[in-house]
Amino acid sequence: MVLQKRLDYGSHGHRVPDKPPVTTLAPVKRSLRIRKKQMYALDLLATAAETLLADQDNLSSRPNINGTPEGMKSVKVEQFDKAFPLRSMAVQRDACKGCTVGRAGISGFLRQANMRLAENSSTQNLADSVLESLTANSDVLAKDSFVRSRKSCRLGFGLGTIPEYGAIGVCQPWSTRSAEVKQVHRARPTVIRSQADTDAAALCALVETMDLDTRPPAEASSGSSSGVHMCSDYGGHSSHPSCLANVQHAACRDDDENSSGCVHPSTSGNNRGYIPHYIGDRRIRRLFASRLRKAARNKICGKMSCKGSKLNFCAKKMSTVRRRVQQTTLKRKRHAQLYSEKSSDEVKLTIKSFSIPELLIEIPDNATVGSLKKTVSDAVTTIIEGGLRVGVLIQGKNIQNDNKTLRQAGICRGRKLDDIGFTLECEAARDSSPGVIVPEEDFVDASDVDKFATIKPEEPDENEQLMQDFPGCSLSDPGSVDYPVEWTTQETSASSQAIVPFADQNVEALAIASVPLSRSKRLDFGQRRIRRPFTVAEVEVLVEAVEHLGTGRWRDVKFRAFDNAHHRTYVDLKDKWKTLVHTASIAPQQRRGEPVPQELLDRVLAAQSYWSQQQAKLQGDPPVPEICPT
DNA sequence: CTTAGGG
DNA sequence: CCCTAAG
Repeated sequence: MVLQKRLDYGSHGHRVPDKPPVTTLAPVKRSLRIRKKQMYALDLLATAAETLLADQDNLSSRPNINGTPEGMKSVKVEQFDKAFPLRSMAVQRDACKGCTVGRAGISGFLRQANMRLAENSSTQNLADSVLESLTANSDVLAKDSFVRSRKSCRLGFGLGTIPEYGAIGVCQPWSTRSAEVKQVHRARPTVIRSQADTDAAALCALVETMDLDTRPPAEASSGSSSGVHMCSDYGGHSSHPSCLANVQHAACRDDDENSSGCVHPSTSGNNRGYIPHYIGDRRIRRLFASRLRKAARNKICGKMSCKGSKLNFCAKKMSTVRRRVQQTTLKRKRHAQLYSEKSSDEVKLTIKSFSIPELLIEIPDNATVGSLKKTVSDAVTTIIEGGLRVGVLIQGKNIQNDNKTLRQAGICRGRKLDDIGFTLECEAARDSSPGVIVPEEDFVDASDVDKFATIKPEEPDENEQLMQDFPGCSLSDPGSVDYPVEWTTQETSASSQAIVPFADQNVEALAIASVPLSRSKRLDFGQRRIRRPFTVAEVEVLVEAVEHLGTGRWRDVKFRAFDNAHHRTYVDLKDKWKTLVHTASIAPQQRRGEPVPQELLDRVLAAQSYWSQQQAKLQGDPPVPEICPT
């Protein structure tokens, strides 16, 4: 069986359709002990999973996965909301917060959870209270999230729920988009039944009301708890091996100064309309995994509210080791820095929610529940195995200097804290977990992200283009070959998600289908692109292009030789040329990376020299002849 | 948006 | 690769 871990992060910003999950949760605590919390979350998750599984046995019917017309989505949603206002809200809220829910089915979980709660008379009251609290806290995000979850959620089949803490759901991969939609909107009734279906491969776990404080989960109150969701998305989105914690902003924290402090406008709980502002205002951060290296780190994203101002915490994968070094725990950082300065104003941060990495599990339908449990357990274990690290992001930049004071870092009372993020990542490398795999398709959805981000998605077919241009060249696409594991960005604002036309989904699907190997992904704020060393073939193509076009026409070079290599920008080409020139100038022993044939380097120097002269000569004569000496 | 350079 | 100043 294969298990995939995914990282999600929640953001208020935009959402990528495919994105997975997240969730949210309850109101928050102001403490910053994330680590512990996370652990709790995991524990809860595990517990919930078990519980769910146990319950699962009772379920037999299979959810209706027949597609529902896309157009119906909105309508259904509305209906759903009306029918189950409270639940809906709760669900939405969750979804928005943590759940980015890609295709995972957070909403499904929530529903499931709700249903279960409802069904269980003994827990009814509790459930109600939980829902109430959720509802009460529901904020602007609710709607958005809902939309998001709907879209992303493939199927959310809850396995069971633990009223007090949350619920864990299993997602069935077999569902189609329409099916997903249907499920999400339809229903409550089918959700639970679907659980029984063993075809599903995805597993989603959601834990709510995770208390961030060190208190045991049990002690957490709905009002002051944060939720953790763990989801596995079968959707084939990129999965993040890491875990992510989403801290929802507090936009809506009750105690959050009545939302006055909220940066984002919030809609009333009754307002089901989508609220674009919310998203727009917020900075979105994404988690992503370093695509290279075993470093599959998990991060957690969350938001915090700070006396009116909110902090957005996001986790993303850091690709560099040095970032990894940042092991400072959130708590530590906060405490140490917060109190180090005597006269400094106190900065209060509230973590609204945490999302646990999404897990994708593929398991044969004839597998036993026990094996499923074990799979889930292994997945969770893998996630927490390596411990957690915390990073601080300000305006998307990772603050590596732990000695900086918060004030120096820009985290102070008067500041707008929206652009401050915290990242939590699991140390455990994804490779460490045997059963975890990342489907290629997972990366395909990057295009989705791009759509929202307005950034062009990277295409996998760059090599093809190169081949066309340079038949003799054989290029390998590092992106598709060298980086088996990539994470798509997640982010997404509820708003963007909500805004996305349904048609887009189809487009996305098509895109994915046509570009199966694509690993494109959108980078999150502050995220560094994955390193994709130029191959010799690419170098050759570059050299040839420069020989013809010169060294000052990178855009042309790009179009000519790397038009389809979307991950190579003209700036990249320029940079590469720069390094090539440098490489050619140094002793072979000093060169690093894949050795470039001396012949090419010679051409580089020749072309560089030639074009330098041309430039000097033709200072004012733009049109450059496409002839180059070699 | 492109270039050009420094980081 | 990133970031930015310039044009």
